[in-house]
Amino acid sequence: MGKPHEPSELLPGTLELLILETLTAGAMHGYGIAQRLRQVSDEVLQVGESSLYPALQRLLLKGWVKGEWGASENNRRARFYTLTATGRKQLVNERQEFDRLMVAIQKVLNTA
Amino acid sequence: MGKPHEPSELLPGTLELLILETLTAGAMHGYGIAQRLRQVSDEVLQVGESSLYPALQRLLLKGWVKGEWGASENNRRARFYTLTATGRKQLVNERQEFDRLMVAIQKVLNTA
DNA sequence: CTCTCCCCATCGATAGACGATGGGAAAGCC
DNA sequence: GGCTTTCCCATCGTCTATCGATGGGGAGAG
Repeated sequence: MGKPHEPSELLPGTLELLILETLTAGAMHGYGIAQRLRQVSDEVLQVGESSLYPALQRLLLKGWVKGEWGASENNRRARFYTLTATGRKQLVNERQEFDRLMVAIQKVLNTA
Repeated sequence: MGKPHEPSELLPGTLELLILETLTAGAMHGYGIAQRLRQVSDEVLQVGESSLYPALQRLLLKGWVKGEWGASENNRRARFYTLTATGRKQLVNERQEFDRLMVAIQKVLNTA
């Protein structure tokens, strides 16, 4: 139970950003978000449910998304997540910060 | 002692890659590596010594760099780190993996 | 002598991702 | 009827990496 894990498939701290971005396409439930991330990234991003749901909880707590219970396309009970107004604002901030870091990192990688 | 920390200034897991890249410019001591990262990134990457030295230890353990004691430009005792042969090989792998993830993430950020 | 750089290093706390595991309901197959 | 697969939720325990604080020590300037 709880074995060591592989070198971290995902860049820690980026998951919330990816979720927020995904939700700009409209309301989605957790399972759907995971699927969409896999599809869009051509199977590269394999975000497990034990990473996804805690991240969604954090976003709920911060008030960046809201969740409402409903029925999925297949008539199953599901919680649909939507971006809030502050969520949209924060998404902009998060992207800027992410880009800032990426530019810095790319400078290092190219200067070498 | 050990207060909570800011949202992580650096992308966790990327530090080793940045160090390896930096060392392709030649042997360097820890302090110098930190300085160079700040300069090259235009002060964006502020890697503290408590992040840097543990990272260097890990790289030593993995045998990707070797360290040799010597004298710095200012005649101070310093440990100079150099890429090993396997270190160079691994650098290529790490970059590929990093790029793979970045491409995937960018797809998500652009598809939204 | 004191202060500021340089240069090393560790400890404790923290956050975040992961594997394993739990449940349950719908749909299809034998 | 059972059986398995797919969908959908969620938590617990473990681990890794980063960070702030803190320690020391030697060189050179004021």
